[in-house]
Amino acid sequence: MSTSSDDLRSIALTEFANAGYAGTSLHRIADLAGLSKSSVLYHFSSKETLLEAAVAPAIRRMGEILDALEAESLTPERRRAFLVEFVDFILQYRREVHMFINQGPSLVDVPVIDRGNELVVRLADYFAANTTSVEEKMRFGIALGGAAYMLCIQESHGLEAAPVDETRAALINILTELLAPMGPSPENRAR
Amino acid sequence: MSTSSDDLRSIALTEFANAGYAGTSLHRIADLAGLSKSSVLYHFSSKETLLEAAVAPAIRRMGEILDALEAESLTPERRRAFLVEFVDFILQYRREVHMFINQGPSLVDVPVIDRGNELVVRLADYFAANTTSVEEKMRFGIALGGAAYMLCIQESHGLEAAPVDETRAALINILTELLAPMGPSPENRAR
DNA sequence: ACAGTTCCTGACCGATCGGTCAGTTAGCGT
DNA sequence: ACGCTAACTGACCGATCGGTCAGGAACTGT
Repeated sequence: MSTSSDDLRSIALTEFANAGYAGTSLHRIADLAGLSKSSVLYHFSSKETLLEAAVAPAIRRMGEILDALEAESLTPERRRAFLVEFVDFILQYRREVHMFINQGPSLVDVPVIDRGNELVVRLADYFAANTTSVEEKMRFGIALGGAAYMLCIQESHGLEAAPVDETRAALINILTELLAPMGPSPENRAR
Repeated sequence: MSTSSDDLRSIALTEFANAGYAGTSLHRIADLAGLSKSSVLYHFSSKETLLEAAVAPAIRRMGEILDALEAESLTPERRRAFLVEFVDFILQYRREVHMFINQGPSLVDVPVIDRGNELVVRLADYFAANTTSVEEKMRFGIALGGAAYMLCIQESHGLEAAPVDETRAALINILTELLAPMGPSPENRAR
């Protein structure tokens, strides 16, 4: 089957994440793929379609994770399950997450990006409803945002890449610790 | 004195942070300032000059913070002083930090951005030299990156803005906790 | 050998980009 | 009244952007 489409999707995703959607031309994507700009537009009818194809799988997966989170009550077990799912998610979809962190707000009115932004809002709303103090909300934002940002900058700045297993374990540890005080009982958050 | 230059700097900074440097045209900046594109180029000889003027103060301040950090040994007091300086820095220069997080790697060969990227590397190297395990390094990245990201997304997605004092206090608390295990003694990082 | 489909290409289009330049307006010192 | 300068503008430039279109090469089934 046509492997060109998949190549283009991957190349475009990398470039969109690193140089930005506006900063990446179809010509450049074509060059990196060893094709002409016309060929890119043969596989994807527009630049926006290419963007959509690039991030759609990640958005679908994130929707699943959120559905599972909202389906049950927030028990400690459920919270830990979400945490592991989230860490694996950003590990698997680094580039997509990178794109979203950087350009989600600026790429409004692109349908697939809007769907992704809605997911972010859903996630924020969910934890806003399950947290009380400002510090708790920020704790949550720093954990999730920081974890995602950490992986992005790590390959973006080309820093030393630790083994995936070790990275995964460290992430789960840190996030568990950061979000530990959060829970149904309101008095367990002592300063 | 000419307030137009300052207006343009501020407007450009906001747009660069939100829509990206490549995604912001001089025409749009001019419109937002109520001027013509030619007038923008009268005050700043090029788009790059405008970018430079916009982020220069933040980079200068960050350089000072790093100088102070590297001048002394990393005592607990020094670490806390750095932490407070860092929190105040990202609170004061939100938009610049936002720009850097998102587009620092993609805007290479712009001199002022390169200087900023060097600062990031300096900071990373410094803490890489003062940390041992992978988890410690990640803890550091999540803390600093997450704190910066949190403030960006908060005004970028237009979420509820907590009072500055409360935000500041919460940030300092969380970062202190996250970086607490780090220090000269190697055995204080128990799992 | 023929037609059909897939994949790909160069030439071309209008729009927009950053940037240049000649010229206009307004204020200020003399 | 005069000239000087700072602030600003519209017209224009080459380059590049995303996208269209007619057509060529390669592979298929018949």
